[in-house]
Amino acid sequence: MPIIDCQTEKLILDTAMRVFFAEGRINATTQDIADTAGVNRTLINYYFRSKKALIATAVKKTQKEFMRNSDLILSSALPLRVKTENFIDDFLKNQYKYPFLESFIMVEFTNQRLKKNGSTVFSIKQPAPIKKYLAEIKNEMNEGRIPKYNPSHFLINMFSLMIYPVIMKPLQMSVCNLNEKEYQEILNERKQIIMNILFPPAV
Amino acid sequence: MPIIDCQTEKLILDTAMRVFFAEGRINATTQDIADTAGVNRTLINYYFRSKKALIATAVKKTQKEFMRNSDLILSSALPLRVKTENFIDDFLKNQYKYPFLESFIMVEFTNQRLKKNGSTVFSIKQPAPIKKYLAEIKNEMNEGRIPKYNPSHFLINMFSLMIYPVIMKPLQMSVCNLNEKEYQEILNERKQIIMNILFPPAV
DNA sequence: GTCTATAGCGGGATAGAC
DNA sequence: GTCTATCCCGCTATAGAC
Repeated sequence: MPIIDCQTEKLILDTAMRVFFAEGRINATTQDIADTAGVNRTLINYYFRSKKALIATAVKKTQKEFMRNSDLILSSALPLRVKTENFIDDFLKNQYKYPFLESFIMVEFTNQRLKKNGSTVFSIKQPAPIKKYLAEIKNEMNEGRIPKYNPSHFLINMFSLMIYPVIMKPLQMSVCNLNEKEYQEILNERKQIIMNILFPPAV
Repeated sequence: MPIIDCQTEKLILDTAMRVFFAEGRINATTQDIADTAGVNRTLINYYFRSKKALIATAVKKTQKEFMRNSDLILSSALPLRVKTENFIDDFLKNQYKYPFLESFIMVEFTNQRLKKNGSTVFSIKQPAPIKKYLAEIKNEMNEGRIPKYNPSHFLINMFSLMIYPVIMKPLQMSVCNLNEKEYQEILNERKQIIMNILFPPAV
């Protein structure tokens, strides 16, 4: 009995996003999604045609959520340091909501790379705000306010330091011999650590 | 016609390591492994009982290769800075050989986390040399030679900066708008970049 | 729009001949 | 040790009734 029309599609999509990107059930089947959502499995095919299409839609929508604020932040006229701090803040908050998004994309990317029939679900290009941001980094380096090297390293360092500790959480907990609570405290300190690396206080 | 006795087992194992960790075919089937090795698929079951057991063996052997030198380096009496540089050198060299090992372990770890029957293929514990290394980091911080914070951040930063740029290579190439050659040059510069972050020149 | 039933395949594992 | 043949299961997708 469909009380609210067209709501099932949204329910399935939201459930898929939660299962894949929030809970990290990376190999979840369509049956798993359907059960979690409390709907019949065939409805997934009815609304999204195939599992692959569902995943593509879910990734797209989640990335859109991610970029909603970050694009504005990167395009703003704020000084680089403030802009970067805001960006990191926003990114970490999104990542807290979907901790497995990055690793999921990585796996899909790695798999798709090997297929002959290049059904490129992911065609990530350099977003325009990133280009602008890179130019600003270069400028800041030229003015001697941050150490000078290839600006790509700045981006790579930033993403490395934000993403790796989250996607490798179970491993790093073991390596550092920390429990859940202790590691969470570490994660809470990350923003400050990262800022100090990207903008060394002494220079 | 078995010319060399017991060589098939090694061939299968080496092929699995190559396919999984070097080529990154993370979802490769036993048939894929067998075809690549040029042997019959049933031989995998004959020698390794199951696919899962094959993977466990492959991971174990590869990790052992990884740790062969690094344990010696970390346990040595060298000063922290030299020791760290040697460790990074060794780790990056291994990672160049098996670029997908870390992401493979991450995925397996993530999946296994959800199973009820906790057949823990991976039971990574904090190795003794790491414990010693952490103590040395703390000591160096107390002497004011590197910035003072929770020593776990030092480890997390180091591994983040080494591993992320490799496992996320395709994505980062897109984000930074770099081609294969350009990104390779970036990777070659990583050691110096990482050392400057872990041991800031100015402080 | 939602269900049941079923097709179809791809993958892992085993039995048994050689 | 190595092969062929076969079994069985889990998963995706579709046909068709309601």
